[in-house]
Amino acid sequence: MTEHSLTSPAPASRTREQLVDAAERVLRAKGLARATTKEIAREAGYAEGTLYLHFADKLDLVRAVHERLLPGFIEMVSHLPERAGTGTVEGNLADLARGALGLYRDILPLGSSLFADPELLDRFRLMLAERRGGPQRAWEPVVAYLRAEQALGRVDPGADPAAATLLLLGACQQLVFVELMTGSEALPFHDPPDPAPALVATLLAGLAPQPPDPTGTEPTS
Amino acid sequence: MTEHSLTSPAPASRTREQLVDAAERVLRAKGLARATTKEIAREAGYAEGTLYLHFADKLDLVRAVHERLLPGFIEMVSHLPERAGTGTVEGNLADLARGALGLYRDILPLGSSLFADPELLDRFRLMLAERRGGPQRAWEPVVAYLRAEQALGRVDPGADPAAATLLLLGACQQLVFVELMTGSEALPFHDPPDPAPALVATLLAGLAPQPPDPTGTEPTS
Amino acid sequence: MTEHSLTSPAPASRTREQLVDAAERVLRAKGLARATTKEIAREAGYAEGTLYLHFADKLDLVRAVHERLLPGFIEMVSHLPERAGTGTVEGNLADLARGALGLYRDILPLGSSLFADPELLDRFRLMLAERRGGPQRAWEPVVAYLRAEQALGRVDPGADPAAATLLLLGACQQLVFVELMTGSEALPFHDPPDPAPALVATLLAGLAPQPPDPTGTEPTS
Amino acid sequence: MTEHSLTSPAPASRTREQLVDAAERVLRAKGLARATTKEIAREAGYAEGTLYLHFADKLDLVRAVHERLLPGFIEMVSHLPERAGTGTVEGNLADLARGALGLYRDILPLGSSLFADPELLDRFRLMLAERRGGPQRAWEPVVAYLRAEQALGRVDPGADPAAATLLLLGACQQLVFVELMTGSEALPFHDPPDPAPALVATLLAGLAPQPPDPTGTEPTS
DNA sequence: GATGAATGAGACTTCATTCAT
DNA sequence: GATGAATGAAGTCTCATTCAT
Repeated sequence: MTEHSLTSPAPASRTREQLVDAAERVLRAKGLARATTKEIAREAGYAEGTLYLHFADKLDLVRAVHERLLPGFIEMVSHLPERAGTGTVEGNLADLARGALGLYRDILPLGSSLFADPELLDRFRLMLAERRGGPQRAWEPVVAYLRAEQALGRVDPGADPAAATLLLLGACQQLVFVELMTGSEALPFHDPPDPAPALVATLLAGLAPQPPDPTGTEPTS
Repeated sequence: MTEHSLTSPAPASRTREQLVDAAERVLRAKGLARATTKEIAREAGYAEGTLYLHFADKLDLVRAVHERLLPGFIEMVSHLPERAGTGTVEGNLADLARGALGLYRDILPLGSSLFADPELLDRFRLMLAERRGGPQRAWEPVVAYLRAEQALGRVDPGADPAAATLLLLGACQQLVFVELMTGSEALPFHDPPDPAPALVATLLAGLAPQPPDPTGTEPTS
Repeated sequence: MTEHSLTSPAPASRTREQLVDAAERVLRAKGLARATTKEIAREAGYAEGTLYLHFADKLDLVRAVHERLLPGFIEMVSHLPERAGTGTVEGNLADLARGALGLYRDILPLGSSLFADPELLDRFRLMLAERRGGPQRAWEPVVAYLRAEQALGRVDPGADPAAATLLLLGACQQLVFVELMTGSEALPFHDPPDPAPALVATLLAGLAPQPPDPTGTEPTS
Repeated sequence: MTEHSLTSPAPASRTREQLVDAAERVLRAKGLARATTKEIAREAGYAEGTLYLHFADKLDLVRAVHERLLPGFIEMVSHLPERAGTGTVEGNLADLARGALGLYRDILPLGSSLFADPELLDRFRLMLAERRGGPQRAWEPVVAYLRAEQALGRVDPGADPAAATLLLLGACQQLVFVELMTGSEALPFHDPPDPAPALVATLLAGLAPQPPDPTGTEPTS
């Protein structure tokens, strides 16, 4: 008989994967509050009872969906450090920002609904504890990239990489958050539609008034 | 039976307010998924049926809770522009960041659960459309403040106030988001516990390497 | 909101009574294993949900049925002590035996099914603990009756009233138990159909060989 | 697939025996209402499907458990008649009572749960019909023993062996029944803990007042 | 306006049973 | 014979909503 831990990773089976896939589709389409086990099972092409052969309960399946979101996120930023010294800092960070915007658009609706159910959030945290690292893992490659650029002299050695990372990723997340809340209407950055360059430029230049520049070069705004 | 519009503001009555108060408490405590009309009514000290004298349905009551969150948020930043030219820019923005952190900690769990139910999100958007402005309204005073400081020469005139606003508020929101998701363990900025100064300093100074400084003054990191 | 203790007596309402009545009918007809909440509700003429306004869960309703069986049983024997000194001991005990047979036929199928579910049995015991007294309460009036007859000289003063009570009631219960198990076919005492006189006579006379009788009277067999 | 009669004895195989053993253990531990095929199979060390190679359905397996209870019971009393004329009647009957108490404690919880499912009871009766004799078979050796003692003059020739048997075994069954129902607290005969002597003494002496005894010997109470 | 018993659809979950391997 | 994943009917229970008082 298969017993299910509420958090530890069950052995991946074909059926299990299909159920998690189906659950993700239904969660995206209907939201946590309206995703039923019946519909998930139907979407997966299995009987409702089959769900309980692979998951302890509905929340365990939902958690499995959330569990899969993290690696995708971390994956996106994991190759960033290798780009240190290549291209331009501005270009690399803009790519990061564009990637983050895309990922947040994909992930935020699902991730946010964790907060709709404390029990689900608890299980999610339990899983994070076992995995040793949650969403903040995505910061690390960015921080590493900035440190590398600092070593290369392309980023100010006095800058705070962690703060800079949070500023940039946070801006992306908030932009998506507000887009999703409002249905994307009438946001700033809508024209031009790509907010990445402005965010990166501002982050690079800073807000402080520029000292008189003896070389005559102006920072791009 | 009184008919209720699903979005337009019903006349505020004492009972209605008590119900919204109770709903907010229950939503905070149990989450959208586990907040029942029975418990909300009990928390408010009314019978379950009373709820339907004041709201079209449960979602209408939940929406009323969300509706009340916005003004509080906007209120916080609304006095910021008046501070232009007073204190230091760094201090003013740090105050803003601290206020934003506090508000996000308060609001994010509730606000995020909008995404758990598309129908609720739809109604929320409908309400925003009538109110002409959602969460992005909070950006406006910050942008106005930065513009004023630009006029005063305390912020670089080439800076992008909207981008800067998004960077700063976004960083605060993401920090809280991750705090809430992980249960606050092991975040950066935990030491020192106040992330505001580092964020503001980084935003002011920017990441770009400083040009050779003829005056010999160094930017604070 | 009405909360339900699992054992304490809820206030008797009309609906509640009807539900317990219906539950008893269904339990008798279908047995514990096949009595469904749906059928009980239908039998009572209420919706299924109504059941849960009056009982914590299905087992709570079943327990309420069992709870009602006890008083009926005790009631039957409660007037026995008053009969001491009236009629004949033999007649009084035969009446008791006939009553016990009837009651056991009525109660045993329901009472026995307590053993089919340990959780139900636990709750039943909890209820007994609060009521201070279970089935053994039925013995007391019989013991009291026998003591009174001892005082009157119609029962041997050296006899053990508790043992005698258990012998007589036990015989009745076992007879019914076997009747029910076998479907009443081919039991002793089927002819004559009333087992009471033989049981009472045997209990009164005892099995020990009669001592040589100087008076010449023979004990009735 | 092998077809199974619902009642006729299937050929005993090692696996079949293990399954019945496991079923009995689970039935004792969880009760009929909570004994699942999954747990029985696991307890037996077989897969769930195996159960259906040896039994028509779950009830057939349960019936097989009940079927095995009878022989054990009858076995206990079967040697009683041989003891006629040996030891004392009192001692022999006390031994019987003690054995019966033990057996009832063992069997009653399982046997009683027959009443929780009419379908199960029906199949049990069907089986009894084929076996020509159910629980009442246990009476026969006791009756035979008493008849033998009557022939030996150690039991009153006018006594009714069947009634006496029912009185004694019934008392034992009822005592156990109430013990099980109440969880053994506060029964009579708890002190002294062995109820057998009092029951036997009472059964032997009878309740009727003793006639004046010319020999001067008193019956033991 | 307020009540709260009643509703009943529907949610989650269990579990006896089957069948391809 | 044995397996165990899959089934799907059926069960218990919840909860937003109604309505007579």
